[in-house]
Amino acid sequence: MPEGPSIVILKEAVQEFKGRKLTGISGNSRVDFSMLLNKRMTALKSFGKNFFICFGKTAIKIHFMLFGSYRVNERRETPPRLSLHFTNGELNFYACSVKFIDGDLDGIYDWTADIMNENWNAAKAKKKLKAIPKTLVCDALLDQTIFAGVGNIIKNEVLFRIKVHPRTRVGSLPPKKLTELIREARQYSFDFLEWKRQYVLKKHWLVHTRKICPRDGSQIIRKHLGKTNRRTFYCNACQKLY
DNA sequence: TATAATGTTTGAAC
DNA sequence: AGTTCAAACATTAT
Repeated sequence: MPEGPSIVILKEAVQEFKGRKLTGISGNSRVDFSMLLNKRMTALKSFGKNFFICFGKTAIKIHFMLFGSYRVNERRETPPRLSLHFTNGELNFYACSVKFIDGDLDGIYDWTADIMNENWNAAKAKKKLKAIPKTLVCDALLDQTIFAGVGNIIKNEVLFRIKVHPRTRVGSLPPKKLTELIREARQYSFDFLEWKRQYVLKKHWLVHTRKICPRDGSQIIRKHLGKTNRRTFYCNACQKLY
């Protein structure tokens, strides 16, 4: 469920509840949300992999981690972490991290760091990357303070697209490649969004979980790399180590 | 059935 | 004091 584009899809899927009154709250979360009862939901927002259900200057923050899921006007068999009832339906969340945010989100989050946000700022990302030259590109792409919303699939696909070896250090990238990395992180995320909407995401994966390189037919390598130690798929032949 | 997977936080250990 | 790292959490398909 996690990466940024999937959260955008969720946001769109629950628009019908915007402006509606919260008439019921339940679930096995230990966080007390009773103060939100009978309040009107004012906005739905996302930052990277975080999803926010806003009630004025307060909000419920949902993060799906690896296994989280949700249902709109439907229920799974397992008990929900959080169930929100509105005047026109219900929204159920499972196996996710749930928190209460007190305060204006604009004061907490820099929306321009969100890869899916209309105000995404590539120049800021470049500046942040230049400050961490020793970091491996495979780790840098997963840094949520730089590329909020980028996850492991996007990481692997972006590096393949721009033909850069995951073990390359940020500071070793030629300027053109650095620019390309940032551009493709956003571009692929939007391609991901479209493919996910059409239920055809997996078939468009070029390296992620693949065995053979679609460019040159060589064996795709699968290793856990970097400080993040996430599984990384790459082609040694066509992805260059700078 | 055991394993691994679209992730992050926490707190111990160094 | 700053960093690094394993553990914890949680679900489901293969």
